[in-house]
Amino acid sequence: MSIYDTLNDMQQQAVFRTEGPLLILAGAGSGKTRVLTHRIAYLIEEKGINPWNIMAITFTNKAAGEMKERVNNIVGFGSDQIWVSTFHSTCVRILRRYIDRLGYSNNFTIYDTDDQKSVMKDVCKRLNIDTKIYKERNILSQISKAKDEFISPEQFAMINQNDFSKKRIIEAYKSYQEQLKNNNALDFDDLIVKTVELFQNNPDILESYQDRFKYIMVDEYQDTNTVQFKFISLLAKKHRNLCVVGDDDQSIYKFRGANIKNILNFEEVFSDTFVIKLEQNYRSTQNILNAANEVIKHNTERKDKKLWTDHKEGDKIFFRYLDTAQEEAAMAATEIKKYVEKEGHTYRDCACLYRTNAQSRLLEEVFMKNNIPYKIVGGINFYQRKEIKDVLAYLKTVDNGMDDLAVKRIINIPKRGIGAATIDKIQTYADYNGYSFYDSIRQEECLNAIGRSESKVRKFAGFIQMLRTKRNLISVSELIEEIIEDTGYVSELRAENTDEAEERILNIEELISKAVDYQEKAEEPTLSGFLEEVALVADIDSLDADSDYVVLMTIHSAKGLEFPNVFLCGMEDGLFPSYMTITADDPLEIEEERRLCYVAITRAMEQLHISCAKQRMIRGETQYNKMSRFLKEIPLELLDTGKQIEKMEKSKIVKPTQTSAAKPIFKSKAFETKQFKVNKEANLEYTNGDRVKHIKFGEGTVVDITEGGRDYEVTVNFDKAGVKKMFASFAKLKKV
DNA sequence: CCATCCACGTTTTTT
DNA sequence: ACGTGGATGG
Repeated sequence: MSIYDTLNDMQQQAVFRTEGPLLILAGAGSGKTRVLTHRIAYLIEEKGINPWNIMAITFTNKAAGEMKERVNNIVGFGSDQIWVSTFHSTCVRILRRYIDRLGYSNNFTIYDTDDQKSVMKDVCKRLNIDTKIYKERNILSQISKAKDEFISPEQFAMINQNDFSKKRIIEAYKSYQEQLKNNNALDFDDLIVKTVELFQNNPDILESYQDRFKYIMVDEYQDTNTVQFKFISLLAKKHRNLCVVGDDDQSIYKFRGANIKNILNFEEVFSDTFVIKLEQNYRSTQNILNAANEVIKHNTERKDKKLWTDHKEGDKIFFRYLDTAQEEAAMAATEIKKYVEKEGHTYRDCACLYRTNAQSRLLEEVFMKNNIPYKIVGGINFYQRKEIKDVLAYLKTVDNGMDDLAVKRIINIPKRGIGAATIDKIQTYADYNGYSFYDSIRQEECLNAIGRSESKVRKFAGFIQMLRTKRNLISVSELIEEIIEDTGYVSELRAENTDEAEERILNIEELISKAVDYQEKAEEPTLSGFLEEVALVADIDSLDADSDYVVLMTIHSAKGLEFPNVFLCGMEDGLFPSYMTITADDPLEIEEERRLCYVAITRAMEQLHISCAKQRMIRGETQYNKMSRFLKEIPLELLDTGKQIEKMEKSKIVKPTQTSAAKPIFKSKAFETKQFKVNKEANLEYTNGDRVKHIKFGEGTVVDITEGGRDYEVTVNFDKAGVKKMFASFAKLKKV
């Protein structure tokens, strides 16, 4: 009896066929992750392949982490030698080593969407592009599309030379790339594009990686775009042991350039491809699977396959059509409470899925009122929050003086009296002399031209230089401490004395913990390393399985996950499928939405709740929507529509009123489980004289506790760090 | 140089 | 409904 005996025939075939190109069409819940992990184990243990020679690409860092862990559990040793990560992380790793061959410096920064927008804004200003006609977002999305297809600015210009409407876009693309290069920065798309360029221009580097990665596996293959495909085909070209796993029915990232043709045409590119279909579903009940099959059946563009299961029929799909979105949210809360309290399940068994991030608001509100622990994934990413970006901009400035964007962001934060006029002067000097922004303010010539704020700029430059001299002597977390202390960033927030400011302080504390965490985990912690890790995390990566909360997220975020009990909310025409796709000329857009619906349904293992509302506020406007056309594709006999029974139950659930729903409660924070948020702890577990432990400062003795407003202020004399004053609610002190 | 106010558009999804 | 960005006045 070997570990492979637990796999079905098809799965075994997929595991044992290690040589040559292999396309695994794996339906939802057909155990593809299991196949991949076992395949890696098989390569190592049975075929004697060196773990060093294996690469696996996943869609999220979380998936990568899980795969590593699972492989680690079946393989005795060496699993840390395997490269398991996302396309983006993989490429960063390669570029950190070799990007100097493309004329960038190896400590390049990675720009997120906001950064891209700032650069584009600047580009438009320089080129006199009227952003009323050409929106930054729009230009960027055209550029991104080009990059997804591996089209350089030059090629883009050539292709569109006769298209007058593209003239400005062509200029913008060119200038945007130049700007990024000047800043020694890459955007998300560049990470892949530049790696492919690197391979194409440097056969020696390509060959060294080809020889290293003799076995390559790609998960969620249906969501790869053209450059990504180019990247893996280059890598796999020599040894041709490329295994891709995907499901055309779950392709939901076309808007991001994912090329469904990659899956439909894989066999053409790799002519001797062996195809395996995994059609047995191990996840869902018969009813849920039937519903999913019925819905997806309506798509025309798909490879034929039929998912089946030997699971029992299971409960019918719970369906309710509520009057208002508030009632819908309350219904979900009621059902979740019942499920957990009466039926003995846990909160983490439940997930609420929706089409748009905005829908999380109502759910959040009801859950908060009813003390249901929950966690919102997505929306505003932790690393996109203002205070976090500010601190990171400091770190980036210290790390890479060429990142003009970062420098400009923080040169006047907190207020130093360096305004737009001064910044313009410096920028002019920088442009004229070909210096970076930061280098300019270190030039006497430039400083002398500034005028009134000269001394302030000098002081700022001095401050950064001081941090630079320290960067190799102290850890990242200490560096952050230093920055927020010297700039007075946190004390300024504290002085504001508002809930929001307190929240921001908490976020900064959180960032410090992440830095500490990074220092402990990384083999060789560096500032660049930390910034990189931070740039590539998705919200979903922070989900942890140990805590007990309901997860709220978009269907997109839910890809690859499964839950015993799924609540699919807002199934209304105009919302899901979205208004955009209903009115689009291209009928294939509806098909993508339908695939999304298919993904949503197939996340459910045991129970599926679907709901919609007649009335809903969208963008401050009350809308009246019909029930989703996708719902009508589910046969009625699979549904439990409740009829009148439900009305008899007097619900004890507090639901938000129309007015309270309009009021924002808290800014949504992706990283916290709100139910347990305590502003002021009734009883601290320590008192004067007690020994306590702090995450960063280590152990110390409590010297003083004073009651201050919403919180206790605790003074601790730390053995190593000295005396510190801090608020009890976020100091996370533990009595020892 | 900075704070405040108003107008606008934004939202479909994200590494 | 919300945040952003531009204009205005101190």
